[in-house]
Amino acid sequence: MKIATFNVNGIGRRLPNLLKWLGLAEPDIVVLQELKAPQAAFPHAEIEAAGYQAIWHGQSRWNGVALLSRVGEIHETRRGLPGDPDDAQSRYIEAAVGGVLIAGLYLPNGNPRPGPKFDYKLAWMARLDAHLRTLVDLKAPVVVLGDFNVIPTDRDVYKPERWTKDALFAPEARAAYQQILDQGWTDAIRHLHPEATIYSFWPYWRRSFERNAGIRIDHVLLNKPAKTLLQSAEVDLQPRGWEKSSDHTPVWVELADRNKSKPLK
DNA sequence: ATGCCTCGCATCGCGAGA
Repeated sequence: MKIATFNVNGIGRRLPNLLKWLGLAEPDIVVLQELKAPQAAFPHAEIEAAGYQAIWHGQSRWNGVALLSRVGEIHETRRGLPGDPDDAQSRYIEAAVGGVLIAGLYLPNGNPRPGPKFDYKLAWMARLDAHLRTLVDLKAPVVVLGDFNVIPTDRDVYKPERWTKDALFAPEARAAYQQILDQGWTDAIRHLHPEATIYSFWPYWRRSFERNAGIRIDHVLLNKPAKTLLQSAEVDLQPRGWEKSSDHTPVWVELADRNKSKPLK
């Protein structure tokens, strides 16, 4: 089963690229971030025509997350992260699909730092930490993926020295991310490619993609049952080179089917 | 030290992203 994350930076603007990519990559389950569209503006018919069921949590102008499946029913378990009933930002969606629990997230950016946005980022990460603690030890495979807006290490950024004051590379954010990993989650990309230079985001300006001046902030985390099924984990560079590209590109993992005699679908 | 480029929403710039 191929499970992917893609920050599309505007579902309206990105729909042709998304549909093209779905056709080429044929992911079974996809989480999307930064829909930048209100709930009613999600292109449900086009997604369905491409062969995918979908659930989504929209928000006008900013944020917004979705979950797509072509391998059967989406059983939604949660939308919105627990721990703050006043938090109106659409950043988290969770569902059971094909025997796997999928958590799709769009973690706050947190710039400028210091400031209220950075405080919100750290508070959101604390809530995520608390919630993921309730998921990590499930017997079923759990995959937590999305735009984490955290550069984990020096290896995950083109010029570490240029990011020292940025919320994405802040010691507090990196420590909070590491604390989540320490619950027992595996960063799938780093597990299979421990030394490689791998990025998932390149700024639009200064030809940064052509120079590979990027950062790795889109992550796929696996609990132990999911890790035992892990076959591959890759960044799909192709969509970043297309016209009208998002500034992010998809990241995906391939998990073995647990029951080979009875393929999913 | 700052802006670069692009988005949605709305005008003829702004707030936000990372």
